Amino acid sequence: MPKYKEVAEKIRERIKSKEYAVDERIPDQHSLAEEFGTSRVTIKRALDLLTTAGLVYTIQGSGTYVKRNALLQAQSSIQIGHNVGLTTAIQDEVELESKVIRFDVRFPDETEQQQLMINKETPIYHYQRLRILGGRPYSLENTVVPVNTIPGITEEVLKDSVYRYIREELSIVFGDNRQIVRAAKPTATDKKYLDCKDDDPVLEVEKIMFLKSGVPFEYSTVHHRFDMVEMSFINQDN
Amino acid sequence: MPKYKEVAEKIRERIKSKEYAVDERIPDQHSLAEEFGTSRVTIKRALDLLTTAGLVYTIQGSGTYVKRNALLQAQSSIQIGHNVGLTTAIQDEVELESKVIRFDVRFPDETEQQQLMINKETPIYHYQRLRILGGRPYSLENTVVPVNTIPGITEEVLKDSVYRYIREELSIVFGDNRQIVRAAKPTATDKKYLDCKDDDPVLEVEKIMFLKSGVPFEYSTVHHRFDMVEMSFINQDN
DNA sequence: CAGTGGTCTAGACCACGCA
DNA sequence: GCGTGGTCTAGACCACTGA
Repeated sequence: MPKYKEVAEKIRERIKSKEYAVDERIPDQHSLAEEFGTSRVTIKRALDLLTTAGLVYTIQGSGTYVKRNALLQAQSSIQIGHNVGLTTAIQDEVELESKVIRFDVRFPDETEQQQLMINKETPIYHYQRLRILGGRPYSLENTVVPVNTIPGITEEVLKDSVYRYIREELSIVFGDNRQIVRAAKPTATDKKYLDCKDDDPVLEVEKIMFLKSGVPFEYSTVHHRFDMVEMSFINQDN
Repeated sequence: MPKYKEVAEKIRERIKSKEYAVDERIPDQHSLAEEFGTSRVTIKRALDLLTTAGLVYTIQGSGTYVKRNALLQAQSSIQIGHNVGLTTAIQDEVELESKVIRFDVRFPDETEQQQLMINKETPIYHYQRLRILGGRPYSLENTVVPVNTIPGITEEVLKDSVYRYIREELSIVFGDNRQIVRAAKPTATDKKYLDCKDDDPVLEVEKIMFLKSGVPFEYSTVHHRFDMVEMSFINQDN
């Protein structure tokens, strides 16, 4: 592990253990450099990490301070970016199941061509899965994936985890993803599989996943039961 | 403007103008340093910016490459973090109006105390606003704000923009915010003001806004008409 | 093994806050 | 004007990729 990450980790510990108190100024970069036996640049990089992680903020000419809400974020190791999450109501030791409703290969329609940046002759997998948590259905996925990019998908893979297959079997590295979230009325399919009543809304999430190289490899629209799923995220407004 | 940002900006232009083509390798850091008359460290910082912006990716030992989907992000100037947005269906030249439904001062309940990190004797403003776009109501806000942190809110301010007031009149600097998004059934108030039918869902957004110092200054729950608002965001999964 | 990116240093200068 | 953070350099070493 590089030195700047080590230093950042140590400072994070100090904040967590309240050695550096909330709302207070921490020692200046020169002192820290001396203490940790590094150059000041390295200290600066460490503090930049902690700034992005939301633990501290700096005022030029004044100092570096611990944020009032730092302890909320100080729990886990430093890893920025991981800031969008799906939360399901039930969490503990409940069995996650996937039921494959549909599994085809076909050519993409216009929207799919655009979103996946492929032409109309590039074959895609198309599958629909019902996700079940502790016996209760909670979301219905509709997904298309280019065969060229992610080859070898089988019904077996769909019952397990597609992402695990891509990561572990194909050793492909993920990149960003873009999502759009809406509230929507349930479709006929939703009512059938998610057991929605007529006036039960669904949380609709449209998503494109990219590889590290920027190649889109999955385009999906998921309907979640409104009473079992919410989405949370942190927005860094720099 | 610092040199590393200038360099990043120039490289961004080259990608946008296709001088550096998508999926191709760009010149190595040593050459770029020479060309721009900077040290290699400065080039590295510039490339880091572009990486975070989603324009390029690096493979150690191999080079720096333009991402396949780079042109999507290359439009505007470099500014990361601004990655969560509210999109309203109608955009062009439509008048935005705010109708104040309620405006009080009171003490906070338990949830509000927790979210705003204040005690039960800290007074808060509490207001409810209906937002109207081109004559059509589209969202209903319910907001609480500590009087100490943001003093001087008036009905006049509410009719204009609270954020503009905070930024410009009080010259206070914003920081992060956290949001939770859900689909929900309309409440009686929603039906009345947003003109929702019984089976029209709403998009519920619960939000806490923080100052740069990490002090929370606003806690709100907003209900949006499902057919006028959606939320989009980019997730950097590093 | 040559080329490329990732990290680190010591020292310098500048911009800003604050007394 | 002093102390603080922000930027920059020149040069070094290491880790990794790919021929």
